[in-house]
Amino acid sequence: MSQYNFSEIEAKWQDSWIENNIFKATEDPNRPKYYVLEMFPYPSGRIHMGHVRNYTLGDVVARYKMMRGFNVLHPMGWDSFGLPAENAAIENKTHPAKWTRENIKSMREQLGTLGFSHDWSRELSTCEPKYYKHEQKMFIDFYKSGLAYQKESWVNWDPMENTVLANEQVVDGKGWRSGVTVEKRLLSQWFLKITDFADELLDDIKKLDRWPEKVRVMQQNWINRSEGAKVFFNIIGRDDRLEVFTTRPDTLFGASFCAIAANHPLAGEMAKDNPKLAEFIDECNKLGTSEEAIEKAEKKGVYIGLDATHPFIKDKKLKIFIANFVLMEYGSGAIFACPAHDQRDLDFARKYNQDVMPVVLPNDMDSDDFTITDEAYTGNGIIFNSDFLNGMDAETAKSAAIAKLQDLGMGESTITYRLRDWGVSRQRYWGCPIPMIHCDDCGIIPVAEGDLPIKLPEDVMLDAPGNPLDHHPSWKYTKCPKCNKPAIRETDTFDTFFESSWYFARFCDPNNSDQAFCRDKANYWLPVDQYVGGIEHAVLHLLYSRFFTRALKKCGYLDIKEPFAGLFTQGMVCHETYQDNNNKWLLPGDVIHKGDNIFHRENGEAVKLGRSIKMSKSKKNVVDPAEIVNSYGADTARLFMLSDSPPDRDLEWTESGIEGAWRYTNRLWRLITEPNGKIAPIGTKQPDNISKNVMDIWRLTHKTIAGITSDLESFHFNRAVARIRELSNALGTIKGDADDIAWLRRKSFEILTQIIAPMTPHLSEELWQQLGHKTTMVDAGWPIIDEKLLIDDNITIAVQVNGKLRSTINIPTDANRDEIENIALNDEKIKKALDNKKVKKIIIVPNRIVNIVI
RNA sequence: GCGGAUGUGGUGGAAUUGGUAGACACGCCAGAUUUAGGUUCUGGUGCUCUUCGAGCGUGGGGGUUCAAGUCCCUUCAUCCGCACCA
Repeated sequence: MSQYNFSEIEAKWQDSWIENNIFKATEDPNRPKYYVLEMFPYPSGRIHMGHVRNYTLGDVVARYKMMRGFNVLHPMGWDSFGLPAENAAIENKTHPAKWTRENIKSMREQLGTLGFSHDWSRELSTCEPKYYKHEQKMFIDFYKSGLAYQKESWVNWDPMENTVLANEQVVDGKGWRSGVTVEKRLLSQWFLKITDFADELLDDIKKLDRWPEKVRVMQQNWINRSEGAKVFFNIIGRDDRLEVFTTRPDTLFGASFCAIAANHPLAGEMAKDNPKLAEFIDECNKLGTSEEAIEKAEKKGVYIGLDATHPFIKDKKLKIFIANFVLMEYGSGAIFACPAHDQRDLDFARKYNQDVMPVVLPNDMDSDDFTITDEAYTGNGIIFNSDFLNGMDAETAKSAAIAKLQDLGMGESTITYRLRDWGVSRQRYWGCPIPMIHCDDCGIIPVAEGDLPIKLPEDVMLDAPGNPLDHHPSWKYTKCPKCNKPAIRETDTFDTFFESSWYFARFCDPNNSDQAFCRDKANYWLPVDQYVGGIEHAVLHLLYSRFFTRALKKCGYLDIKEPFAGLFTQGMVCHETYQDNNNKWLLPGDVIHKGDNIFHRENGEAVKLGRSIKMSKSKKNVVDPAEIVNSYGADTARLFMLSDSPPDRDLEWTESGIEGAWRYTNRLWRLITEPNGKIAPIGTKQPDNISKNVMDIWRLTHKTIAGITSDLESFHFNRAVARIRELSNALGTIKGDADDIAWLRRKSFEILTQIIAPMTPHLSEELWQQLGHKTTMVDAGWPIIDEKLLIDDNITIAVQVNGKLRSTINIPTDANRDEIENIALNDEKIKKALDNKKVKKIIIVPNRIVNIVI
């Protein structure tokens, strides 16, 4: 009995694939193209199980499509700008570029051992000038077409990373990476006009029919379009007006006061000679925006000493407050409050003794019985207490109120989004320099195209606080491209999501030095047909890329709008956690399982078992892919990744699971290399006499092809593995050297080898060769189904009595009702169950079931 | 609070249009092989009752139907996302 020698065989085939350029893609108008892409990794130094799962899923799709004759593009690259490189550089006294390139080298080698079908000739790394040169050009083009602008704005400041974060990167009021509470700061920043595409990005989500519903909903909520009205309130004693956004213009007659955000310009102005106001504004700016902070914070406000007049009611005065629950970032940073129909307004009104006047009467309720106490009424109803709106339903009243506002010049209908423009400035070194120049005379001037790329300086001080490019003694000093006078470079760099917003297009033409990519090549390959990655990018990378592709289209780079036609979001790789008596986390390798108990491998002490969570260094519940590949081989690791859980759910990594996959790999190897009898030669014709048993397995073989094909098309990879095991189990039962058996082995072993190829490619190549073939699996292609074999001659169906299973009967396929009824009623078990009672009714579903009602 | 999922054996999970619940594994039990362990092979394994046989079973309750894991109503639990969005 031989053991599958994975280390030798896997290395052999990996070399062979590279030598023969199997995965190198070129444009070919005669074949349908298929672009498979996994989210490219950040080069942290080591690949982890999450990477292995991600690339295994993509690899199954890529190899399957190759075998089906598609012209497949399956590239790989490195998302290599980012903060960890700077931190590592400081820690290890090295340079970010050196650290990054070394990491890429070792990760590339690790990926090589897993046997993925990547086209390495297209490899790219975003930190190299030959990549970022093109995005500097893109940014200048965006600037020229009004898609990029600079503005002074309140930004999210991460005090740990000393940089600005985009809204999308603030999670629970904390920096997405540092975990530190984010502060508000007023800074001059570069923005991309993603809001120009808000409607388009929202509407086109409907067309992304091969995206997970969850991601589509998350993007919809993130953009959050709401229709309503702009209302202007005159401010008593001043010439300017207060602009307010509302979705409920129908409740205008219920207005009782106005409120503005703490960082609203009017608030700042009034605070100048009012210390009490200034103090309150300060307090609001310090307040966290996390869930707990919001929950605990009570509604607070301060009267700013100004009143507004009601647009519809002459002489009605509304006090203007600064309120801590009004956000500057949404609408116009100011509201009118209608306490009867908004809970926050009501809480505030009760606290500061403001009027509560109901104007929406719930249906079927009398106005005399309707009072507001502690709960605002936010439902529908009929408008009352509202002059010309009385008697209308809410929708009609909205339109009527807006029409009136428009007549009076006091407002108009408008649409507001939650989506803000994308702030791309970062005060970091290890990013792409923003190609802009500040000239005292000419203002902001883009770098001349001929001067690109603006490269990062090599000599840099990273451990001083603040922006390293700003500190550099000479880098930022330059000349104005327009007037040639001394000028200053922009010292901020791009958010790293800038690089990942177009890399999929660069992969279409990665070695082009004149342009970002050839338009024809991009048009040939794009959109990505199947994108695979984690759910964590649902509103970050995936939304930015959708925007960026539209911006590139607008600037004439390409002709598509949506970068990713199909998206699959995989689950996380999880593992149990272990803690010793001192609550120190332990590696899975540090513990031994004995029955239900767990002990420390070295000191034998009892170990506490924690729940299974995503593998992470901090909890030490990690298993190194390199170790697994060394002990079991890539195919076994891949097989286990695919077999246990559906790809979109979390995968529980277990020792017994990988062992099980390893045993199966060997069983399959032995089944084909050491069969229980002869294998007929290649091309042997189907014998005339085939025994029933052989025919059954031959049928199963074709049913398996059909099943696997549909499983692979629909990402049901765990089910595909189960089917393969079913088939190989059946093939393992046949023994003997008869002609029909030898022929079955030849045909079914070949098919089995073909259908496992996307999952365990090395094993499959080797078996194919052992079966006497000279071609690769890609050339072998996908087996063809004989549709006739999918239908059996006889089938077993259930027979129920009163809906309860009492027997099964074997009948010819497509037997008619009378025959079926006859067989069912004569079945011994059924006769017994009927007990000579009168049959009321017999339901017969051909080829399915018989139900006898008594 | 809003939005989205998910609840099936000891465990991971299978189950076209409603039509034999538990495929395929992990684990466990018994046996064979082996010097022992491991490997390998064979058989068994949803629960309950006394074997034959029967009853019960897809988070709980109710309903539609000849027939419900699947459809409808209701309720509970868990997970994820967003969150003072006017």
